[in-house]
Amino acid sequence: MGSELDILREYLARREMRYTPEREAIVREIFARHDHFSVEDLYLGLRQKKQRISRASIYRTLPLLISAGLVGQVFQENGQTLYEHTYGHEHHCHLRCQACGQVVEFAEPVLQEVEARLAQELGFRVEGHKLEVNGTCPACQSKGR
Amino acid sequence: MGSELDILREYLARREMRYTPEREAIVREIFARHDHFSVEDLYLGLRQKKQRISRASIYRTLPLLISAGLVGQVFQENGQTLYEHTYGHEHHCHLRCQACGQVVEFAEPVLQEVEARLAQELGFRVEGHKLEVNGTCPACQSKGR
DNA sequence: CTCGATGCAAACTATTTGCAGGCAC
DNA sequence: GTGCCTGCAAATAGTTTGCATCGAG
Repeated sequence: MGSELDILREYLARREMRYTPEREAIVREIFARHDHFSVEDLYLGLRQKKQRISRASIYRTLPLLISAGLVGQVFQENGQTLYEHTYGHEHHCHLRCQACGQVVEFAEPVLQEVEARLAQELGFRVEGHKLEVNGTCPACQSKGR
Repeated sequence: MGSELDILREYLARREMRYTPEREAIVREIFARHDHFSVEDLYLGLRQKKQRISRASIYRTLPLLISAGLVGQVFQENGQTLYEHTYGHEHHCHLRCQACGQVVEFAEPVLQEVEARLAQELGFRVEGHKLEVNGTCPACQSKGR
């Protein structure tokens, strides 16, 4: 426990940036969640815990966390960007029901090979991938959509 | 040639919607392009051809074209949503250079199998997928990024 | 003729940014 | 003490929407 804070600390130190209570609280909040979250979700979650952190700080902090490898951008939903914590989790892809919005995560090891092939054939240094599959879940199918 | 217009016509007819010059011009413009485009790109492209079509109409038309299977949403770039025409092209995935923004398209047949597996194992009806691979292209690697 | 579609401009909303004060180091 | 960080509020910018008018069917 707490290793995400260690990573944050190290990441900031390496760039001579400051380890502030706000940045720590944001990371704590993110890793206390187990869902896909928006900036607003974080803001309200922190607020409930009596942590008054401005949206601006959240917006300014997220890119740092992404570049530190703690957080990933998942997709857009209703005009909002959704994120997830990636540290400490195996990489996974998303299967989404277009009708009800439900998201199922699944592993897809084959994509490692795809990455390797692209790297070799095109000379790219590949940093990662994002696979999103869209469809209709069983429940929504029977409801007829 | 013109089959995208046929599809548009049929799609609109089936829903008792109108086949307007604006909708036709938008589809023509989209299929005259061979890149990823934003709403602004379309707007300016049409304007250059002396077609004064409002942004609002473009925003209102794109969802129709997506649901008609003519157009797909690719990804976000600088806060803008980018689209591509999908009709008449084999499905492909995108490999993107994070440094220069260049996008390389590639086919990935393995994903058909992934879709099939998900459909079988989870009972979803799968409609499609979007794979985006991120990395650094050879040129940007040598420039050191 | 009728109602859906368009253009315009105003409204919305997520995100970014300038600035004055605060605090990590 | 210095300069990065924060909160606030204002600015941005993409997208949506209300409404009067237009025109496809």
